[in-house]
Amino acid sequence: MSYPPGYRIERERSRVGKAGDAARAKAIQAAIELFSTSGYNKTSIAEVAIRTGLSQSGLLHHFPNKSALLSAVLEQREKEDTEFLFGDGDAPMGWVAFDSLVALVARNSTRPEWIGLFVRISAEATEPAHPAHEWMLNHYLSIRSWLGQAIEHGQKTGEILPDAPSEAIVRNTIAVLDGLQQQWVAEPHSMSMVAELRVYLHGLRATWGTPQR
Amino acid sequence: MSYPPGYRIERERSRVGKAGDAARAKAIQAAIELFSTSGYNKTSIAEVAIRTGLSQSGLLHHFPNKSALLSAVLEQREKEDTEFLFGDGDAPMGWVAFDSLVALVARNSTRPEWIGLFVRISAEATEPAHPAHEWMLNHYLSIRSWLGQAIEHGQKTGEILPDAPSEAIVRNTIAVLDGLQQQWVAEPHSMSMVAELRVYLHGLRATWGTPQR
DNA sequence: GTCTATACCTCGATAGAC
DNA sequence: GTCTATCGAGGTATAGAC
Repeated sequence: MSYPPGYRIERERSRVGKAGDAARAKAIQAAIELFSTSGYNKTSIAEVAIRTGLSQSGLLHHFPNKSALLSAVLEQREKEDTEFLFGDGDAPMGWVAFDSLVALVARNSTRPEWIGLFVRISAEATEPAHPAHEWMLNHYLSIRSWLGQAIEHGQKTGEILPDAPSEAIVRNTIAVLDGLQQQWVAEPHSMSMVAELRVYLHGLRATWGTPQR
Repeated sequence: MSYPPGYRIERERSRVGKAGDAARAKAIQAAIELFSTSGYNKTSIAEVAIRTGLSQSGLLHHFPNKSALLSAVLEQREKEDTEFLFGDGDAPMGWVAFDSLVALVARNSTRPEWIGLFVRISAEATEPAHPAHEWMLNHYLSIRSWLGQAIEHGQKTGEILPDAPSEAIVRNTIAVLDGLQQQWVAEPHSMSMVAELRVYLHGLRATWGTPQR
C-alpha cells in the first residue's frame, strides 16, 4: 500500500542538545493546544506558527513538515506519561497498577489539553495512513502488555483470583479510561473522571479480587 | 460566539416522501462509508459524489451543503439504533437494559462502518463548532437518561442494590461501550466486543446486583 | 436533476533574500 | 534563523446551460 504524500511520520534528526531551542519548545506547546481542540488534520501549521510567534516558514525551519511536528508532540506526551507512571523504577504490579491509573487520570485532569489531544488524535489515527497510526498501535500494545502482566503477577501473589479473565479486564479497563476521557472532553468538567474510575475499580476488586481477610 | 461559515447544521427542508429519491439514499450510504474511515472534516463531498455516481454539483442538488449531508447520516443512524433498542415498545429497564446493549453491540459488530462512524464523528464533534456537536451532546444525554432510569427501576424492583452509585455506573458503562469501539476500530476484528462487554456486565451484577436466590 | 465551468479560499511546502 | 513570495493542489459552493 502506498501512502499519500506527507502522510508518513518523518523522524526528525536527533537533535544535539544545543541550547537556544526555545522556539522549538514553544511550537510544540502551541501544537499541543491546537491539536487537542481541532485535531491534527484540521489545524494548520500556519496557526501553530502564529501562536508560536513565527511565520509559517519560520516554523518549518524547526520541523521538516507537519507530521514531524506531530511526532515531537507525541514523543513528549509518551515520555511524560511513562515517567509519571513508572518513574525510574519498575512498573507497578497487581492492583497497585490499576491504582496508578487513577493517579495518572487525576494528574491529567489538571491538563485538559492532554486529554483532548489523546481523544482527537487516537480517533484520527484509526486511519492506517494517519501519521500517528503506528504510535497509537504501540501505545495500546504497551498498556495491554503492562496491565496483562500486572494481573498475572497479582494472580501469583494471590490478590487476584486465578480465573479472572485477564484479557477482558485489560481491554475493559482501557476502554473505561478512553471512554471517560471522551465524555470529559465532550462536556468539560461535567464529572470527575477519578470518582467514576474509582467505582469501576471497586467493582473489579469486588469481582476478581480475593476476599480480604 | 460566531461560527465559521458552513459550520452550522443546516436542517434540510422536510422532504415530502416523493419516490425516486434513490440518489439521495445512495449518497447517504456513500457518506457513511467515507465518514466512518476518514471522518467528516477530511472527506470531501466530491468523493462522496463519485461513490454515488454523481458529479459534485449533482450531489449538492440533493443536499444544500456538506453539513446537511452529515445531518442526514446522523438522523438515520439515530433512527435505526433507537428502533433496534426500543422497537415500538417501552425502553427496557433494570439489568435487561444492560443486556440490550450487548445485543446492540452484537448487531453493530456486523456493520463496521457504523462503529467507525461513531468513533470518528464523536471525537471530531468534541469541538463546539462542529456540525455534529449538538447531536453528540443529545446522544449522550439520552443514553444517560435511559440507563439512569433503568437503574432506578432495578432498585425499586429489588434486583439492584439501593446503594449502587447510579451515575458512575451509567458513565462507566457508556465509557466501556465507546472505548471498546475505539479499540475495535483501531485494530479491526482484534477481539470480540461482545465477549469483553459481557465480562464487564458480569462484574456489574456481581458488585451491585442483589444476591441470587 | 444533472452537468461543466468557475470563483474563491485555505493549505503544505519550497525558493531565495536578508 | 527568520522572513516574503509564490507555486500547486485540493476544497466548498454557486452560476448557468442542457
